[in-house]
Parts: sequence; C-alpha cells; structure tokens
Amino acid sequence: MVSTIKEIARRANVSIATVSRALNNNPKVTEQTRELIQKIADELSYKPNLAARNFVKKTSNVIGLILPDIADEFFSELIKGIDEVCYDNDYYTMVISTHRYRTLEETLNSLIRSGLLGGLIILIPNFTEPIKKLLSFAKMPVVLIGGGLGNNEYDIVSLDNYQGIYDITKYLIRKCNYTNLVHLSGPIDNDDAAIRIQAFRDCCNEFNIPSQNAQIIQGDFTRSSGVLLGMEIMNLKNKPEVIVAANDMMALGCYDAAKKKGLSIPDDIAVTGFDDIFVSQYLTPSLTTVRAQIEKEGHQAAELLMSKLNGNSHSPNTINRIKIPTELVIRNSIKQINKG
Amino acid sequence: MVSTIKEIARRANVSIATVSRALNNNPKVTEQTRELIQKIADELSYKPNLAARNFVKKTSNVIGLILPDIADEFFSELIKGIDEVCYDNDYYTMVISTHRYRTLEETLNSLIRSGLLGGLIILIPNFTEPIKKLLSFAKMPVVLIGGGLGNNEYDIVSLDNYQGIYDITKYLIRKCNYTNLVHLSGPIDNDDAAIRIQAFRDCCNEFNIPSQNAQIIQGDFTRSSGVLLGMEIMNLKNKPEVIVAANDMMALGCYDAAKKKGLSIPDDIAVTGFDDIFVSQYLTPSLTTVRAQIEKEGHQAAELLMSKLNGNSHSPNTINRIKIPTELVIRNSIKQINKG
DNA sequence: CGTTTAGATGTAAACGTTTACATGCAAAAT
DNA sequence: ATTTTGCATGTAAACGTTTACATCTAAACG
Repeated sequence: MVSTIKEIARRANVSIATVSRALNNNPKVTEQTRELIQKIADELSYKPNLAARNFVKKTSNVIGLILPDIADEFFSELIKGIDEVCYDNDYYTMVISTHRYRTLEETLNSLIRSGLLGGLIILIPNFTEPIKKLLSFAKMPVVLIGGGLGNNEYDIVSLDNYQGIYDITKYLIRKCNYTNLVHLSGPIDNDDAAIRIQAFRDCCNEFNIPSQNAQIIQGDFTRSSGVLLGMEIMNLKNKPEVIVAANDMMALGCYDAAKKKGLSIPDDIAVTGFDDIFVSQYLTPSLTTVRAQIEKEGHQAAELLMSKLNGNSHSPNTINRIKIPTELVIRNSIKQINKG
Repeated sequence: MVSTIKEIARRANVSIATVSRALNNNPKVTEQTRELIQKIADELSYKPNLAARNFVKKTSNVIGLILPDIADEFFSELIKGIDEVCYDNDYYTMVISTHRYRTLEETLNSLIRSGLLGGLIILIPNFTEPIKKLLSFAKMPVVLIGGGLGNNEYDIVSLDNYQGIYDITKYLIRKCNYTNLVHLSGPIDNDDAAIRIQAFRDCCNEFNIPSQNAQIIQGDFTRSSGVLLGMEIMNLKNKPEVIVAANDMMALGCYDAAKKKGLSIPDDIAVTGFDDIFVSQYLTPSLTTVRAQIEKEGHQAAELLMSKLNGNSHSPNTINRIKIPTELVIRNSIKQINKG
C-alpha cells in the first residue's frame, strides 16, 4: 500500500538512487535494471510523492493563477485556457483570488516563499511599485495578464485593447456616420480601461470629432454602474447618439437604463460593448461588440510560462509581449448601414 | 533573504525546535522567548515553507477541486463558492479538470498519492465502482458534489434536483393547465439528470398525465442538443405544449429551434429550464426556470470539508447529505396564469 | 597480464519543518 | 536539605526524493 522508492529498492535489491534514476529515465542506468525497476514499480502501482519531489527540487509542478476575484464568465474562460496548457505539461493550476480583506501584496508575499508554486500567472488591474518590488523576490517565472502599463520586466499577454476600441469607434464614425459619441469607461486606474480610453480619444481626434462630442464618463465595469451612468448619459442635454461601453456588462446596464427611460436601441440611442460575453448575442437587440478571446489569452500566458519553465525560451533576456487580436462583432444595437 | 527557521534559531540562540514551537503558538514556550522569536521572525519577514511543512505533516493546505471539464458559468460560480470558504480557512484551491484523454480514474490515482492535497471536492457526473474503489485509498477527507446516486460513504452536497423539477412540472400542470408535456433530459448516466427524470415522471403520474403526454427525450445538456431535439419535438405529430428542459442551455437551444421552425414561445410552444444562468433573464421571452444556487453549493461543500479537516465534525461517523433548495423563477416563456 | 577508463551502482547528505523523547533546571513538596 | 515535580528547551530522527560524490566492475588498452 505504501509504495515508495525505498520499497521498490528493497524488492529490486538496488539502492534508492538507482530507482530514482531509473524512474526518471536517467541514461546512466542499464536497460535491464530499468526494466526490472519499472516492472516492480508497476506492480506496486507506484506514484511519486510530488510533495517530496517538489520540496527537494525547490520547484513545484503547481502554477499559481492570481485573480482579483473569482467572478464571471471571463475568469472561467481564462482558467480553462490556462489549465489546458498546464495540464498538458503535467502542471497543476492553483487558483488564488485576492479576497475582500487580504490584499494582493499580502497574498503574493506568502505565496512567493511558500514553496508551493513553480510559476505564477497574475492578472493585475494595475501594476504598482509595491507589487513590482514583491515580485522581484520571486524565484519563479512570472507571466502577466492584462494591460500591464509600466511593466518592462515580465512577459505579458494582453488583449489588443487599443485596436479593439479604435476599430469599433472608427466603424461607428465612418460606417454609421455617428458624430456624437460617449465612452463609458472602466476605472482609470485599471490598465486595460486606460488603454481603451486612449484608443477612443485618439480615434475621435483623428476623425475630427469635437471634444464635446467625444466625452468620457467613468464607470467601473459593473452592470449597475452601466445602469446608473447610462441613465445619466441619456439625460444629457447634448445626448450622444451612441454609447461606446468599455465592456459588455456596462453595455448591458445601458440596455436596462434605456428601458427605464423608454428609449429604444439603436433608434434613440445606440450601444456597443467589449468582450462579447455569452449573453450579448441573445440580447434584444443583439449587442454590437468587440470579441475578446479570453481563453486564448489564458492559453498564451500559460504557453509563455511553460516555455520559461522548460528553459527553451528562445529569447531568455528579452521580454515577450503578446497581444491577442480582437474582432469586431457587428450586431443590431447600432444603426444598420445601407449595404451597397 | 533566505529566512528559515534555522536562521531564526541561530539569531535567537535557541534550537530550531523552540522556534518551530514558538511560531506555532505551542503553549510550552515562555512568553519571553516567543516574543523574541516573533520579533526576529518579523525582522526577517519570515514566511514558512509550506511545501516543507505539508511534506513532513503528510497533509496539505491545498484542497483539490476535480471537475469534469472547466467550462461555463456554472463552474466559475462553484469555484468561487469553494475558494471563498477555503481561503478563509487558510487553504488554497487547486482546480483540476479531467481532460480529453486523461480519465477521472487516472487523475485521481496520481493525485491521491501525490501528497499535494489535503482534501478533495469532486464533482462526479456518475459515481462508478472504479472511482469508489480508488477513492477508498485516499487518506484525505472527500466531499462529493452532484447527484451522487449510489454514494453512501462520502459527505455530499447536491442541488435539490427532485424538488426543482417536481415544482416546475407541478406548476405547469396545476397553474398553467398544460396537459401535454415533454422532458428534454440530460444523459441518463448523469446522476443529476436521472433524478430530474424521476421527478418529472413522478409528478406527471401524480397528476394523471397519460404517459404519451409525458414523454422523455434524452439530450446531453448542451445547447446544440437542445436545438436538435427541440426541432424533433416540434415535429412530433402529438406536439407537446411545453418543453421541460433539464437545464437552461438546452432550453436556449429550444429557443433557436423555435425560431427556425417559426414557432413563437410561449404561444406555439412553451419552454422551461433549470439553473437560471445569467443569460436566461435576458432572453426574449425571458426564460421560466429553476434557480440553482451553485455558489452556495460550493460554499457548503467547502464548509463540510473544512469541518472534517479541522476535526470538529459533530458527527464523524454519519455521512452528511446537504441538499441546496431550488427556487421557481416564473418568467415569460410559459402561458401567463390569470391572476385572481 | 597489468593498468587505465568508462559506465553502472551505491552512499549519504540535503531540502525545512515537525515532534517524540531526552535533558536540565527551578520551584514545590517532603 | 533532599527529593520530586513540572515546565522550558534541546537533540535528533523522520518525511520521500534528488544528486554530488565515491566506489566498484568489467571492458579496453598498453
């Protein structure tokens, strides 16, 4: 029942070192003894004690995924993308969310020295100095997910926030001929949100939308802030023609707001989102949005981490920045363009 | 930088044993020495090496959550519910999904002996003999989530599947006066699905619905099976008045099917679901369904596990079976009843 | 035939912590 | 004053594995 390397050694009449070597396919062990040891290991249905192995090797086959909080669809796709790659590489995924009272710093500080993790994937809303400092003590590879403004040390995977918002804004201006837009943004201290704001601004500038017709209203990515600020926007004397929400959840809130105000989408006011969450296609009208390939984002982050762990990082000294392309999803929450 | 118990011992001029005891609040250490040791530990910002601790104690502060596959909203809520409780108890959550080629058995077999986990929460579609056997070797507490037919060994948390489907079926028969129903079920080898089928059957029997008007069509919980079988149902010569889907995803599929067939919900055919996933309230018409409190399910499962781990299980020898109550959510995908 | 060499195996330490047991010392009991 | 008691601390083993180094054996070489 207790099948350890020691027991195998006893039965095979060899030392535990030889057993260890044999089982790890170390070349300096005869094919004959390897076979014998393997046979006995199979008989005992030996499984290595990974806790012991990790401990002595000072690494771990567990990678930590640190998330601000475990909430929606977004995270479940991310986890899936990451876990798939990890699992294929014989790594396990530990999901750590920075909860209510515990801060990210505190969590990081314990975890970095716990010896429990062999690598770290961190989704950071904004990359602050204290976190940078803490991370520099980590003896394990780290990959960042998200905006990552101010990061020039770690590999990072982000959505192409800029392209996404730029594209949709451009579409609204050029294809739909909207001339009065508002960006319902995320919190400015969120790097993704900040980039999206910049893209909206740049695009409106480029196409000569006067600044009073390219306002930015700051929300917090939640549905309720979408409802609240959506109402506010609809009450504006200079009511915009279209709300460019920084994510689908807030766009959803705008739908609620429109309903409350008795406005119809897109005739009275148009709405667009970002993310293309599952519900968006089922809304009435269906939501025009920017598709974010979250699962792919997780995938890439994990791939990056694995390549560092396996040491076959083709460019060990440069930092890799991967941008996941976004895709415009035109549906019915905006004015239909006359085709042809 | 390398702050170990050994280094603290050296600086405090005591043995490592004393340090260990002091830091673990073992009563047999003077308040004076404890303070000294704590002070030095703080100075060095000592954090225990959990890998080493887990290894020597032959337990772990990581609990494993085994899922069939990491996919939708459902799982992210479950993870959230579990992780919250674990985190509050200083446990971490490792998410393990049984992937494509690796079977649940294989995964369990490695993990049970890996020493990586201190407890296990398993979501099992159906609880088979090989899995039972494997689980019996686990030296750690185990809690099951889901139907769990045939389990009489482990603590288990399940949705009240029976009550949920019974209630909604009864509502359709008694309140809405439907007399021809069909149950679009999940796979029969899924315990939750099996219980839902039974509830539908029992309820229809109880209210004297003839069996040809209480058919059961077997789907597989996916949206696409909902589309396919929804179409089939709508083509039946004895077309039912209402489809009682075993989950919201399949109900969603039925919406698509109705659209394709040009049928209107609920006038031509009514549809109900189970789960109350996020999208359901936003469908047109909004979906009448049974609300499943998934997060609570996870919560309870983790609570159960924690109480076992902390040894304050009030009833160590009996198995705890917790049923999470469901709640009817009446919306517009069924005939409105005349109120009063 | 003796010596070198290379390859296979063994020996033992190491990882950081916990903990059973031993020791020492001071206060309490005689 | 001597013995007992009880408590604080120290000693050392243990957990299962890896791995640097030592040792042994047999083949290759002169």
